Amino acid sequence: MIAKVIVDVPAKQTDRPFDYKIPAALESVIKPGMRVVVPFGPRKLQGFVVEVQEKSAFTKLKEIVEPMDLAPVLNQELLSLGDWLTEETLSYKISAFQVMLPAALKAKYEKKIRRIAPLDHLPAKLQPLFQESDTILWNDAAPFFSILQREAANGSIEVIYEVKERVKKKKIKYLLPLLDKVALEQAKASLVVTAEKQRKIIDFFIEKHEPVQLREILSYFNVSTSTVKSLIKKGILQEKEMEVYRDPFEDRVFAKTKPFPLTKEQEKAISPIIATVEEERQQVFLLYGVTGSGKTEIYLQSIQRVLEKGKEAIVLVPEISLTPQMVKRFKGRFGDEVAVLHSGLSSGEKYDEWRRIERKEVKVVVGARSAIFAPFENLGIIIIDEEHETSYKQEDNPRYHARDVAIKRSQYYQCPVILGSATPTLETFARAQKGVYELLTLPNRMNNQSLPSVQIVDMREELRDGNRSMFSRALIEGLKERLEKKEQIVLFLNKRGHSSFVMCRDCGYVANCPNCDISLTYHRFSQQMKCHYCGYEASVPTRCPECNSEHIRYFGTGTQKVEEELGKILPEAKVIRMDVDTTSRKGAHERLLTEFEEGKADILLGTQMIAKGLDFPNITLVGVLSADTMLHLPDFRSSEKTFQLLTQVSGRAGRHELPGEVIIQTYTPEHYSIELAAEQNFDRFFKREMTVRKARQYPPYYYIALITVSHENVAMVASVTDKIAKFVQSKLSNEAHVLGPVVSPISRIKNRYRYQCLIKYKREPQLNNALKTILDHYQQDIASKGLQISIDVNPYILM
DNA sequence: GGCAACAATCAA
DNA sequence: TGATTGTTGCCA
Repeated sequence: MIAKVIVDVPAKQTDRPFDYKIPAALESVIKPGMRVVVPFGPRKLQGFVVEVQEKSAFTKLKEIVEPMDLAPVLNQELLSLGDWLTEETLSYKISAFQVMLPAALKAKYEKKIRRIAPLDHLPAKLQPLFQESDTILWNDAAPFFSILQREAANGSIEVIYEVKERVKKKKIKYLLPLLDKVALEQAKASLVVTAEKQRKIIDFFIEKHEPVQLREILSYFNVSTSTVKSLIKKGILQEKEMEVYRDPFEDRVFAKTKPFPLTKEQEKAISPIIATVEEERQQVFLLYGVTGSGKTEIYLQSIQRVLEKGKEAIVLVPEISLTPQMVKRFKGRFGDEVAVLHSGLSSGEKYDEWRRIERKEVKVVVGARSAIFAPFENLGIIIIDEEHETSYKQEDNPRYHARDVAIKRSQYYQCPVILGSATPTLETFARAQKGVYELLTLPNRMNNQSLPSVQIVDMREELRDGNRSMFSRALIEGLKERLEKKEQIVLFLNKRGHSSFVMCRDCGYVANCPNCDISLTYHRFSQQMKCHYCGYEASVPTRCPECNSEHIRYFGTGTQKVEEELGKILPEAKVIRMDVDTTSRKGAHERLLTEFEEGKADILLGTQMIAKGLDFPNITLVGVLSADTMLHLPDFRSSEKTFQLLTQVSGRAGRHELPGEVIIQTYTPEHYSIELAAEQNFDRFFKREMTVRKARQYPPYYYIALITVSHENVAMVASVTDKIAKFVQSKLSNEAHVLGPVVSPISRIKNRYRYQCLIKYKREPQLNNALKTILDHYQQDIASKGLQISIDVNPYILM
């Protein structure tokens, strides 16, 4: 029997199955979707079996070394989903398979050298290396490369390649009695008088005749391992290892919740969903509802119905809002049937959650983007909350969008997909209007709370009136008022492109990264300047390198700066700051939010991460410090993103009894995305933005694809990109437009120059082929000269 | 991706 | 001449 194997080498030439002979002993074992170890050239690699067949066109086949799994890790559906992903995103098969699995299943490779000849036969230089052991790591011997080469040739050493698993299954030691109760009594009696502790442990096991964790025994009786060891030695107890799942929510109790009665509007929205569940029909729904309109309850009750039918559910939420609050709602309703997958878990924890899914121990998965590949085999519904979130698009290969994968999987399982949002992407809303998706609307907040009142403050006027601080008078007024009333405030700072940088006040010099074309970010904590792209670090200069002035200092309005300013204006206010710096430690995010919820602070100050999911009754004021930082990014979606963000942030205020107020500070108050966000008027924003997109020929009127070329040599990048642009143009119809080549918005990263060209098109069946041809054509230069060509079909970020 | 085989270049 | 550095084709 022959196995067709995709080998773990992400390269054009190896992006096809290789045939291997299945050893007779493994014939009944090897199945499609299994990971195997195969010889490839002189090495051993991990590979995925994609097919098992009788014959091969090849004669000199090598054999599979061993399987890496007891059962396939990819089922038929996921295998073909992998093929589809490969086609859609122009990536390698191996990358597609690996993205569908937890990182823990990716192989680790070790290269070692083993001594064969006696130690004193080896060259003197090598001898000390083998002093300790017969096999050493290749890296430890690398300096002696040529000697090693010679010795390997004459057979006194050999190079061995090992394929290793990345994680170990977690095991816990248990103690259990080996004897029955009567025999235990006898054993106890035969102990020496002084063995008081041992006797107590035996008593315990007479009482409770079952395995107990070793750890618990040790702490409960306050004994050392030697006490236990001696009991084991006497044949009274036995130590056993049992595999356990790492449960990230261990020791946490989730209060059970019951389905809430639905409002009229919710009823109306949920019934078409339930109908498709019942009829087992594929359909995409856009659940368009303002913040606080009760979308989650619709998700929960739809899932309920799916579970009753014995099927499974996937719920995607943006990483950023995968907060304990969100998890609580799902765990509360479905208890142990829920697995949670997010980036805060260790790779071992992720793997364990994945295995609970694979073994059908759970029925619901709540997770970020990659949870869309949860290995369910009887999917009944897929829900994508906050559909417009950019985090659903993976920004490196395979550059997939979770929404597309969801729709693909729903077609296989004939089940509904629900896209939920208060501010859907224009693409999605346009499709809903055309009837491609079914539109479900929740126009009102639950309990008819009114939306918060929004005030736009023109910061130019503040400046004219002599207020040079970053807080407008209206905002300071609002802050003072809430502090007096003991109500809470959320201050939102859009950090993007406006983090602290170091600038000379005399000549305007800005400290830039020497490797990348962006300014360095100032970190007060370490007194260093850092590059966010390549990690370059330098200390802040005391004098300007350009004009030697001493007036060089950090600028911009990072959260730290705002915190300082707040401290000056309102010294009595307690502030919790949430940004990358304060939340990088595990669990910090949750801890800070809990503190705020418990009222330990008056003001929550933060970046993007506080825009979503917060639902605290005491928040009555939300302040946006500068609404327009995002508006001026070189991206056709900047208006849309600004609108979404402002609407989202505003939704944090007044979600309960107390009425909410929002203050938006801006330098461009007349911009429609700010005005309409203040009105919370998505429908008008949609119409307005659609006319812009139509005029400029952008999505949803056109599809786009972005080709980015990078290399250390500018001239090469420019000429390659130019040739590519011309080639693409020649392959497409007149309806398509190729823009560029132009220099990328970030013109250099890690010393590599970047050029791009943007393709706008409506229907181009030949496009994917043309793009593949480009990759084929430059394959040589990509492999040997370090040229990089990245192709993103339907990109989200144009940088 | 990474290896071996081969070619080119360099230090004496 | 051997030893290092660069280039290329291939892996079943």
